[in-house]
Amino acid sequence: MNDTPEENTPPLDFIRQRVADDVAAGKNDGRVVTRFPPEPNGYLHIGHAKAICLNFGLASEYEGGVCHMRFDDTNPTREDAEYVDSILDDVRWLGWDWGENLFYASDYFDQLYEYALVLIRKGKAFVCDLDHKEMAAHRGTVQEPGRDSPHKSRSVEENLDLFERMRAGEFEEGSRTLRANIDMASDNMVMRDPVIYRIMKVDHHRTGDKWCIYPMYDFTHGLSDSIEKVTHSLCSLEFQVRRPLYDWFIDEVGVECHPQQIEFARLNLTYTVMSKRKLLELVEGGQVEGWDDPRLPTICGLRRRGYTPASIRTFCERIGMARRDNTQEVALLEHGLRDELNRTAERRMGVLRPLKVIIDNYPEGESEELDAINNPEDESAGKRKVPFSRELWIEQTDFMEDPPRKFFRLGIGREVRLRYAYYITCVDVVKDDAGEVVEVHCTYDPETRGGDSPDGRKVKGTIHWVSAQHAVEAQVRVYDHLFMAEDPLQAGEGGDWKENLNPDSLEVLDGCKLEPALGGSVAGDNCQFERHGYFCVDPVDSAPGNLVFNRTASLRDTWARLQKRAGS
RNA sequence: UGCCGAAUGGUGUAAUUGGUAGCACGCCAGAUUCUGAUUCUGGAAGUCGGGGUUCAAGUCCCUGUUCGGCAACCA
Repeated sequence: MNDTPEENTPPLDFIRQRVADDVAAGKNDGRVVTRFPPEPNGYLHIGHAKAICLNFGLASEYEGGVCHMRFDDTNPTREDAEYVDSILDDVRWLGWDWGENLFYASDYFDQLYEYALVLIRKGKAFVCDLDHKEMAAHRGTVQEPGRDSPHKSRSVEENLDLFERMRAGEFEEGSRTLRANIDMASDNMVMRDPVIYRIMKVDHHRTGDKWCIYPMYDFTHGLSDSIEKVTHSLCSLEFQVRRPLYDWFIDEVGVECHPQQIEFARLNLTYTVMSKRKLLELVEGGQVEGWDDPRLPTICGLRRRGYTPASIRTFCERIGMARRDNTQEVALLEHGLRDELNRTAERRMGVLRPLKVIIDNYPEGESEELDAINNPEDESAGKRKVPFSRELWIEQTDFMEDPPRKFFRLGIGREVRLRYAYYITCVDVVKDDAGEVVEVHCTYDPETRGGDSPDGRKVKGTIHWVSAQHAVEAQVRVYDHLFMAEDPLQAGEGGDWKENLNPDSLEVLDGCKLEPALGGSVAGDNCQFERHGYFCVDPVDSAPGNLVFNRTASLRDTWARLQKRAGS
C-alpha cells in the first residue's frame, strides 16, 4: 500500500492551481512565462524573495517554463545602475537563473511611444495642460466623482502634435502630460484619466538623454509583459485596483498577447520592518550599519548574517501563497535555517565569555590532542584534533558558585565532562577584589580521557572549552531581533515605531577564545559553536589575524528559557 | 461614510468544491543524548458574529462585524 503521488505532493496554491488550469485548457499554447520586475531603486529584501521564488519557481515547474528578469526602470529620477547590479547579484545568489531573459522596460521606450500614438489616434489618450495641483483638484475624491480636464476634447491632430512636441522637449517639466481618456467618474480612482507620460528632463541610466518624456508604471508594465509574451503577471495585492487599467491599456492598444495579472499578499515578518522607506530610514538614521547590516531582512543582510539561499527558498515554499494579509513568524525562517545548518555545519568549540580554568593535577607545560567529531549528523565530515592542556577557557555561564536546582554545569565540588576530553571536578576558586570569580581550579580524572569513565559513573553536564595556550582570538557579533515588538509599527499613542528598536540587537564580544582549527577561517566559512549556535565569518570585517564572526542563529536553549520563566 | 479585496488553533497554510477540520512553525510534557542541541513520543489550541437552505455547511444564500488597499506627473 504505497501512497499515490498525489498524496505526496503538497496541494497547489491558488496561483499554481490557476496556472495549471490554464495550461490544461491549452491557454497560451500551454506556455508558462512569468517575470520578476523590480524597480532598480533599492535593495532586495526577503519580501522580494517571496516574489522571486514564486515567479522563478513556478516557471521551473513547467517544461519550457521561463521567468524573465525585467527592470521596471521608468522613473530615471530615482533609479540607478548601481541597484541593477545588486539586484542581479541577489537573485543569482538565491539560486535562480534568468538565462538570456534579462530585460529592461526602457528597452521598450520606442515601442511604448508607438503604443501611445495608437491610443491618441483612437481618441483614447489626450495631452493635458493641467498642472499637478489642478489635476489633483479635478480628480475628485474616493466618494465624489472627478471632473473632466478642459483639454480632454482636443482633436487627434492637436494631441498628436502636442505629444510629439512633448517628446521634442518643447515644454517645461510638469507643464503637460499625456493622459488616458477613460472616465473621471469611475469608482476606481485609478481609472480617472490616469497619466500615461510625463515630462522629465533627466538622463536615464540606460537611455541617456534620448528621452525627456517617460511612461508611467501602469502603461509600461502591462505592455512590457505583453511584449515579452508573459502569460501570468504576478504582483502584490496593492496592484489589485490597477488590474482594470492593466487590462484597459492592453485591450485599447490592441496587442495580441494579453497576460493575466494575479495578485497575492506580500510577506510581513515579525520583529522587523519590510518597507523600503522604513529600511532606508534605519540605514540613514544610523540605527543599522548599512543595507547589508546582518540585522536587516535585506537579502544582502541575510547573506552577511550567514543565512543560506536554500533556507530562504525553503521558507518561501513553506509560507504558502494566499490573498490575505499575513505576518510570518521569524521563528519559521530560523527553523529552516537551523534545520539545514544542523545537517551541514561542522562543529567547533568557541568560548564567548571566557573564564580561566586550571587543572591542578595536569602537568605544567604539557599538552595532548583529542579527537572531536566534526558533525554528528554527517559521518563523512570526519574528525579533527583538539589540543588540551593545563589551562583552559570555559564559558562564564558554565560555572556558578551557588547554582540553582537542576544546574548541570560546574560548581564547587561538582564534576562535569569537558566535551571530548576529561571529567573534571572543581576544587577551588580565586576571586578578585570585587568578589568576582576569576579563576576556577579543578582536578581531572585521567581515566576519563575521551569523555567516558571506565567505572561507568555518569555526569549530568558536558561543557565546551578551549585550551588557553592554543586559543585563537576573535571578535564575535551576537545578533538578536532588530525590534523588541512583534509588530514594530504598532507603537504606543503618538509613539515612533523606532522606539521599538531592540537596544540589544547587537552585542559585540571581543577576546573570544576559539579552538585553533578556526584559525584559518575565511569569508564564507560557517560552523556551529557547540552549545551556542551557528556562526559565519563576517565577509566585510574579518581578516586573517583579526577574525570576526557573526552569529547567524542561536541553538534552541531550553535551559535559558526555563531560567527566564523562573525569573519572571 | 464611496469602490475593491480578505476573514480557519498563537502564526501561517490545507480541506477531494456540500460529507472525518489536516500540515508546518511555535508552545507544553516525557524519552533519548558526550551539545540543556539534534532526534523520538505524546499533549493543549481553530472555522469572525447572527440568521437561513440542507439528511449534512469552513464551504452555498442573507446580514452584520473586523482588517487591508485605492484620491504621485512613484513602482
